[in-house]
Amino acid sequence: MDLTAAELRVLDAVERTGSFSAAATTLDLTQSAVSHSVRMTERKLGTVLFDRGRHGARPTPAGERAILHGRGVLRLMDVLRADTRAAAGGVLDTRLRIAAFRSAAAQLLPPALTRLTAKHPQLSYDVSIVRDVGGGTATEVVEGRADLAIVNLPHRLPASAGLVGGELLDEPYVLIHPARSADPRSLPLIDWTENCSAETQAWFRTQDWLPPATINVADDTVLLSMVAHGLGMAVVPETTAADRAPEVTVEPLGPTAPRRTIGYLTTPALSRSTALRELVAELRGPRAPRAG
Amino acid sequence: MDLTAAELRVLDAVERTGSFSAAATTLDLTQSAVSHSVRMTERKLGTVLFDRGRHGARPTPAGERAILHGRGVLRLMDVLRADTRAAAGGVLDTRLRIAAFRSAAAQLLPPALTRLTAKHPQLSYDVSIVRDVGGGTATEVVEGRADLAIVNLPHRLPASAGLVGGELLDEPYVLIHPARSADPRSLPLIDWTENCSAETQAWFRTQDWLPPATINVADDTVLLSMVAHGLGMAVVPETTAADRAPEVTVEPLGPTAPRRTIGYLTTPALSRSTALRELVAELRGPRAPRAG
DNA sequence: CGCTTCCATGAGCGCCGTTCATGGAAGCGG
DNA sequence: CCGCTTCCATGAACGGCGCTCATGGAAGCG
Repeated sequence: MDLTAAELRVLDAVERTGSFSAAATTLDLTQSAVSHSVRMTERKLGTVLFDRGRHGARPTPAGERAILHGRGVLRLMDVLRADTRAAAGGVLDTRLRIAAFRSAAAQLLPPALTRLTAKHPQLSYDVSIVRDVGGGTATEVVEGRADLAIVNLPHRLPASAGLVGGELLDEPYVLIHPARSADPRSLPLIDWTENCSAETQAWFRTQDWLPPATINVADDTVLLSMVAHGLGMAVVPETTAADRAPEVTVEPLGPTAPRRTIGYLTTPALSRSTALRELVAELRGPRAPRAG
Repeated sequence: MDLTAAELRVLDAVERTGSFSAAATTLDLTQSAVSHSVRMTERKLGTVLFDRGRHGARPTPAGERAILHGRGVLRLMDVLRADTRAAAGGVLDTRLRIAAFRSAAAQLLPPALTRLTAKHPQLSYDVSIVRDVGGGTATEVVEGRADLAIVNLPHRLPASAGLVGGELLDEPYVLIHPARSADPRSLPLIDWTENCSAETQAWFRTQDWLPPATINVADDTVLLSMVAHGLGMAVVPETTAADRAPEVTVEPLGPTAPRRTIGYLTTPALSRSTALRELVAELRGPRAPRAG
């Protein structure tokens, strides 16, 4: 027998919340309905999907497979709905789930989403901020919790993940320092955890320039604020320096400057959906219209 | 509102059969049920999906999108079912739809499917034979009518198709000729339409050997039969020559022989399903265990 | 030993998708 | 022009599925 979309949403919610009752709350259902639903799904599949215990419900290995594929089914059904309506000349209405690291979310997304919303007022968004470490944003896409991941390129993922993507933005790093510093290069370097430290370190080495000391902060706005207060200088991507305070001076690093490239990853199925194509087009935006 | 799996199957059947009534027959439903179902689906999507006319029903552009994505949803739901059961230690039972060109279907599939069936008796197969011209077998996968396509590599497809694949078999061409011919190389060449003629032609040119005349046939078994009857010689892939008649002699072409490579293509979603992985493993089989 | 927080289960009910029966529209052949 | 056939549409009736409500059992916790 077929599983219904409602049943798949129940599986998803139970996994997310960790219990039947909490899932019921988020789905605006009774706990009883969730229990019945899971039980029915298990009967249809002939397999136990959750280990029920005192602390709620944990998916079995079989349950994890079901949840993972179920998210794919749900997403594809929404693509079907949105795409079909768009093909019929209707409005494009769907919810795009974007996983980005903080600086991209702050700098890249707002203008793109503004333009996209102007064009398609019925679009809505879930932007989740993910620390760009480990699998990072891409994991969100692989596990079906997001439709599009903003990543730093080059991105290394096992090929089996089967994601597709492209380039969005390629920009140089610039030097920022307090406005009234006589010799900015003698100031301590403030580094940024999510930065591609490896690249900037390599560049420093080519410059025979070893900064005196290194402060490490976890957030780029905190970093900007520190520079504004005269704590040191920093090497940051151009767009990060764009919305600087007046007390901060930006100095280009010339043609040999290290660069960072931001790209996106998504699943092939989603990459063909109208909404996601439009989103990627806007993300590429007026900045760097590149093929990809 | 959600579309149900039953509704998606109705869309698929209507497109395949070209009429509501015929779809009803293949689905073992009433014509009325099909009419109600399509109407309800259209209401849920807010869009007309089929143009009804005297000659049946043809999908609108919106309908085509819905049908295409619908096939993806249905396939993914079956992957969910089969994969979940397999993860729970149950048997692997699903239907694998394979699109292959004739010679691959005849030579590559039987041993692989034999071994796979021995391992998983509940698996079943739909093998469709597609002329390896134009989009060929890959189109079947792109349009959701097949799960795996057997292709000749290198394969050229628009990247937007978003398929993934790998190599299955790499083999040299060999020369076959009638057993009692004194000078096989003076015989007329019999060529084969689905053969990679370009490659063999190029090879002939490097050999400074221009065969006297060329017969062109559309089927490899007919070709073998012609050689057996003394009509000429041919250059064919090694496996094609494997099940030859006793009147046919095989002569290797040495290390510079032209080669052909057979590969597979599938969608990324399916490539992660247990059943398809097993099938690909068996297709690679004991012949050429390669990474890919 | 209550209290709380989990999940399970049975009864009842409404809606959705089915069949049955019927009707309308549009070629096709005398 | 008129049946005949072959399409799809529609309304009535019904059965099952998935929901809520009410209740019960199990297991930590102070």
